[in-house]
Amino acid sequence: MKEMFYDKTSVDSIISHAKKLTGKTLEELTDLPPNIINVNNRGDLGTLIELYFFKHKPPNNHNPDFPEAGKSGLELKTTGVKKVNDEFRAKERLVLTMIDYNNIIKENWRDSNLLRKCGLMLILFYLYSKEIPVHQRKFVIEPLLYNLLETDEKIIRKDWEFIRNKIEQGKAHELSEGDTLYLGACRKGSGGEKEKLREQPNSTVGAKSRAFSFKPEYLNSLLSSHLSDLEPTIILSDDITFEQATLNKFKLYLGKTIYQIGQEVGYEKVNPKQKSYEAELAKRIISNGKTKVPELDKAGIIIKTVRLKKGKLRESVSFPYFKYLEIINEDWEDSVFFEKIERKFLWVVLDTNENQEYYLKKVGYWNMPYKDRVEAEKVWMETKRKVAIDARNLPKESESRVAHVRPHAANKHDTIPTPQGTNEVKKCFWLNKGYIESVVNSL
DNA sequence: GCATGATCATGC
DNA sequence: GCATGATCATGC
Repeated sequence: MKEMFYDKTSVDSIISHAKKLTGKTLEELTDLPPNIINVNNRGDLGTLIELYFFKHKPPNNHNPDFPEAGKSGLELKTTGVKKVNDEFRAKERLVLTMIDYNNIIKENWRDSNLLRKCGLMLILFYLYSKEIPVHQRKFVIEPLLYNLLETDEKIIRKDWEFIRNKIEQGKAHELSEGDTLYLGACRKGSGGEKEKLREQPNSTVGAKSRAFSFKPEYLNSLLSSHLSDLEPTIILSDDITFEQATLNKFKLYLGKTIYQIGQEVGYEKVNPKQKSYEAELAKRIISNGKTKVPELDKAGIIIKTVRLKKGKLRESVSFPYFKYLEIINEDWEDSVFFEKIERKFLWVVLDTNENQEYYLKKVGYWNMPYKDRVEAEKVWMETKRKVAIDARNLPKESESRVAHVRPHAANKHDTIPTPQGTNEVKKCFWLNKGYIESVVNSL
């Protein structure tokens, strides 16, 4: 096993040690005793992580797991996530610490047991699967450092006070998760008829044991903001540009057929009629299997996939439909089409091989030269002029080198109103296939 | 063969 | 529920 050192008194050191887990399993990183490996699904993964990965025995009291870390200690939490519609979601609530009915009524928020133990937490996320033994479950997300006083304290404090006050009123047995927003008082204990009820203050009624927890929805919101902040899909360094970094993502797939790529990124075409399949593939290539590319979104880059056949572009390139009633009052520079063609494009070019299968031929960045934007402006101006007179008759592909207007709707019944008082099928601006063909061929 | 009109599944 | 990213289907 690799030697791994970290400093139990340093939060940073514990975090960087924890990061070594990302993308790995406990089994890959440690030598586990045979009795653990042999017994499937036994043991709490959090405990195993502390014992065998951190080589640390947490104190058995109300202190955080690492009491000496930083100013007030660090609590380590290990929790499961699952993948739903391509997104990571919490498998269940995150249990924080047991509620001591007799003690909590003596506490204030600031000196509470909850804040002392869980004020600073490092949360580790593994991909849950019932079939996979705990030591073989992969930590799929970077650890999340959570500071309770800096994150949603107001709401959590209110939740805590509500629970505390209910207990003080002798209603511990009436606690319910629905009482509160983020912090819940969840059931924790053996359950069933044999469960020994706990004493509670100011009442003779026994109460089931409960723990503070983060509700699953709250955990999900933490998870998604953590992922959008912290998971760059495009890694930049000093000697590589943004453009190169994205193009490098495609390098692995150049020359491969759509079918092969689909298998490799885990997104296969089920329905042959799906028209956006290659576009979805491109997003997954660039984002390592996800569907969003925040870096491209932030930069306003438009990805377009196009198919060639014998060097010819198969289709023109569409944009969102415009509204007849709006375009007549717009200026060119405020229009959606202007805003789109000013952007940087990432062209993903497919061509057919000898078996007539599409394969990834090349990828390249481009933005529209000024003179072509002037030409697009002419088409737009002409469209605006014609919509006001007769919205049925708009600039055709044969009328401009660069762009034209054509339907972009679900079907011919998918219409919107025109200035003439009629309804016309939705249309959009298209970049001519002949024009884009020359663009793509010059990449 | 190409321009034009029509349409489709998918993801948010 | 509908916009989106596209391709399909025709008719000249």
